[in-house]
Amino acid sequence: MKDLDIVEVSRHTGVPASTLRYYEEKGLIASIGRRGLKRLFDPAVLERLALISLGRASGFALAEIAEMLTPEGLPRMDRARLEAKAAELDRTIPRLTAMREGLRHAAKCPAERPMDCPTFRRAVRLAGAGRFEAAPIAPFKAEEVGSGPRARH
Amino acid sequence: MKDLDIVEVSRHTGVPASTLRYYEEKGLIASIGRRGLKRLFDPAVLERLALISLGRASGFALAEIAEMLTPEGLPRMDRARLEAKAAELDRTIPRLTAMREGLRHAAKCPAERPMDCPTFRRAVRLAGAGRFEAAPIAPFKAEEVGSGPRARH
DNA sequence: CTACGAGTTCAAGCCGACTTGAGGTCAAGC
DNA sequence: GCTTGACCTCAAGTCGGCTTGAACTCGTAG
Repeated sequence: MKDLDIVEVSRHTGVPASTLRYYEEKGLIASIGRRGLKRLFDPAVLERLALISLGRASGFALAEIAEMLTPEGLPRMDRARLEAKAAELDRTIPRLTAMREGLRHAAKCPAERPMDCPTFRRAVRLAGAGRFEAAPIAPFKAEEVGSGPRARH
Repeated sequence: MKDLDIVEVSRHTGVPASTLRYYEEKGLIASIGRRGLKRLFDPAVLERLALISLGRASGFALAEIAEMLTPEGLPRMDRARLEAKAAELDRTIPRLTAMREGLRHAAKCPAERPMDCPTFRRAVRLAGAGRFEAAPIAPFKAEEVGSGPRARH
């Protein structure tokens, strides 16, 4: 396939040209030359942008994505780091799922206050947000989880 | 249970006091009085913060969360709006799942370039990232309360 | 009764992820 | 060969989500 100029990339991907420039500046993508002033991109940039989009949609920061992407493909990170990212998603996905169920349920639940509804409570608990419940028995404190409450600096 | 002052709420939830004040200012939570200068909160605020945390972790903006939360519970939004949110998550969850699988696979895949690997390509395709039609959602990393270091600037 | 320290207010700052605006430049069409 | 218009650069602006700093105010310990 022929090289694409920035406008074509933008059209194919829906990513605004300004964003493409920004991404280039940040090192997430690279143009392969110019035609006049216009940047030219290798068609592979489309795949790369797909990856970036996927990463963004998954809640990763651009800087993190940049770290994961080598110039030519994906994994620059070591096994442990990739696994850590996956584990992060392991925690996030059930939350999202619970949130979705909670929302869906809330749309039809007769209970005045959702927190009075067992189904809803279950969803919240599932989400791991139950950490905050006015727990009769103090299970664990925030500082015991991970590396503690927000690092104040 | 006794009312909690801001420090206690912060300790129980891991949410910094500054954030609690900010949330109050934004109308996401409400203090129920003062003891001297100190805000006092009804213990129910813990549940509310759990909900907020859940929402944030699910990629909702504070303003959206504020719209969903009535002073005393959850659903102020109409059915359609709640359903729309749920549908949004329907689209997001498979992406996250694919991302997770992609990451996990990338950690062990022998292929030089992940894009040469059918498993990986499948994950990306599953994520729907091949098509950009919609702007990426998931604005934020949504590091939730208590579950880790809060990468500070 | 005074001092202290923890919590308060308000304004300003900061980061991430972009977008916008002013002014420059190039290749293409007339 | 000059105009035009699309793209360029660079700086600044925007928005969400907080954090930080300075100056202030209480309740409590001594």
